[in-house]
Amino acid sequence: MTESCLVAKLKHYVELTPAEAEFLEKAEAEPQKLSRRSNLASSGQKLPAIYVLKTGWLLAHTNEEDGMDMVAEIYHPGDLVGVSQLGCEFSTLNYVAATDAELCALPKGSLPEMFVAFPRLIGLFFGFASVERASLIDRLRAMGRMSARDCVALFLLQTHARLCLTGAVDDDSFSLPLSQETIGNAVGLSTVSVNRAIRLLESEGHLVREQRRLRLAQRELLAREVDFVDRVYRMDNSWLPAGATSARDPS
Amino acid sequence: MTESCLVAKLKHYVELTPAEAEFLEKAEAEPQKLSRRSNLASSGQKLPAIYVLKTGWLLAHTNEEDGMDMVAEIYHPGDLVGVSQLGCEFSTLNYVAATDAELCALPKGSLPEMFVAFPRLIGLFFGFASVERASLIDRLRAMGRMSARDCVALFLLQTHARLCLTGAVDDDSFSLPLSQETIGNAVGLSTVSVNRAIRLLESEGHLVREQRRLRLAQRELLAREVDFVDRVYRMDNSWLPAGATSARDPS
DNA sequence: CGAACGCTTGAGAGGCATCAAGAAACGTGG
DNA sequence: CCACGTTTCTTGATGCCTCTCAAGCGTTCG
Repeated sequence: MTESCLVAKLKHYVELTPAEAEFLEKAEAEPQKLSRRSNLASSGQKLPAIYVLKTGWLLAHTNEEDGMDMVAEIYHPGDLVGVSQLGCEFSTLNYVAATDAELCALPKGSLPEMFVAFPRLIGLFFGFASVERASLIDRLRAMGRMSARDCVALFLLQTHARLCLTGAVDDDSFSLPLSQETIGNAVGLSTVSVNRAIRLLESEGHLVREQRRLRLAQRELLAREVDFVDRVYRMDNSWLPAGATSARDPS
Repeated sequence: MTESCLVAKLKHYVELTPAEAEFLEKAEAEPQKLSRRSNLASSGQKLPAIYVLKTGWLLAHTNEEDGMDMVAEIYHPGDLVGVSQLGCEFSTLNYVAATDAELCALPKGSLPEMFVAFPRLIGLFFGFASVERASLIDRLRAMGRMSARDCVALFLLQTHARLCLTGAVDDDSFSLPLSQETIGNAVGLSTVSVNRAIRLLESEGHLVREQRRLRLAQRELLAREVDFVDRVYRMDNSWLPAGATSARDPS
């Protein structure tokens, strides 16, 4: 069995204990498949679990009458889906597969045990949530204060940084299975503006499109230009509890 | 001693055990004072704790060369400050008191014990983080897709809902100790646009300003108009572990 | 009482949305 | 393998919303 994406991502930050790794691998044993454009959950429904995304991309968007209104979150392999809905009885977002995808449920009901048996894993999940909040704030800054070009550039840099964690990047090049309309819904621009921004970045030599892949030809330079900060590569984990060496009996 | 704001807020969601309440009250025993405009932490510094804000308002903003650039978060009494920086070794935001304030530190170093002794409190903190992420997404939607008027209206509704939790609201009226410039930095508008939006809302009868207070005269109506969802009043807590009945020995 | 700060309003400019239409790529079924 | 429909990308033209700049006024605080 190939190693779970989530385990790979966690190992980027800490050395997992065998018990922790085993617990996660077991939880991820039976992925469910979701084909492109199909729904994991719709707004108003219950979201009875958080999910580990194993393969593919997933979007969470608000559902307005017509087309999709605003893409709130974009998930890549190894990400936890639905953490932002933990506190909500009913989902406020639509979860849709952007590509064919596989994911594994961690039912809400299993979390209490996890708190006791694997507190460090909960802590790591907490850490992810905190890092993602920081990234969300970066998106806010971009939408509020930056030009369309810089907005799109920042989006690409953020996506790049997140994909780096699971090794889906070669030489600053990665595949981006999102339409320009979807990108627009994520960064708050119209399709037309996204297109113009992309073409501008291309003409400036920042961006190279080759078949379905995309390369950031002057990534460092672009990052400085739009004040991009990589929030995911390093994470402070000094505050985490110790890893469980065995699943503790509930005695 | 008057009851801690945080305890009051938590009791809104669950019945705290005596051990949990005692732990929090003790942690909040020695508040530090912070006077208006003074810094709790600057960007680039370490943020060695998360803080419970006991009184006053606090802002977290990005620091651009000139004025403050973007207000990322606004904290009210009872809020946890700095949760979004847990995963960061160095703060990426400036924390500044918007009014005279008092806060209590929960050092990062004390979190591991808390994970073991009071897992439900950690879970509640996690829940807050998740709810706040959902609110952040609402802000994102507003900035990307809504008019200046609706943006400001949503901001006021969100602020109202959060203040309701700690009882700082009378008859839909509350005090807002923020300049229009600060509001602009929070919602991504210029001072001028904020002013025009406020005056517009006032002329429509949605907003009444009386000395330093502010009243949402047709709150329900306005809420429907801008698709406001109150994310803080209710929180799903079915996934929380059981409350500790006594501080467990680390044996 | 003066200075700093915040609020208010006007005028002008610019960037992005919207509308529209055509080209290219993709997928699907014959 | 080709034909067709759908989706996605691209580009131009127009208009509107918000930013910027600027000036005047009111309030607060030292």
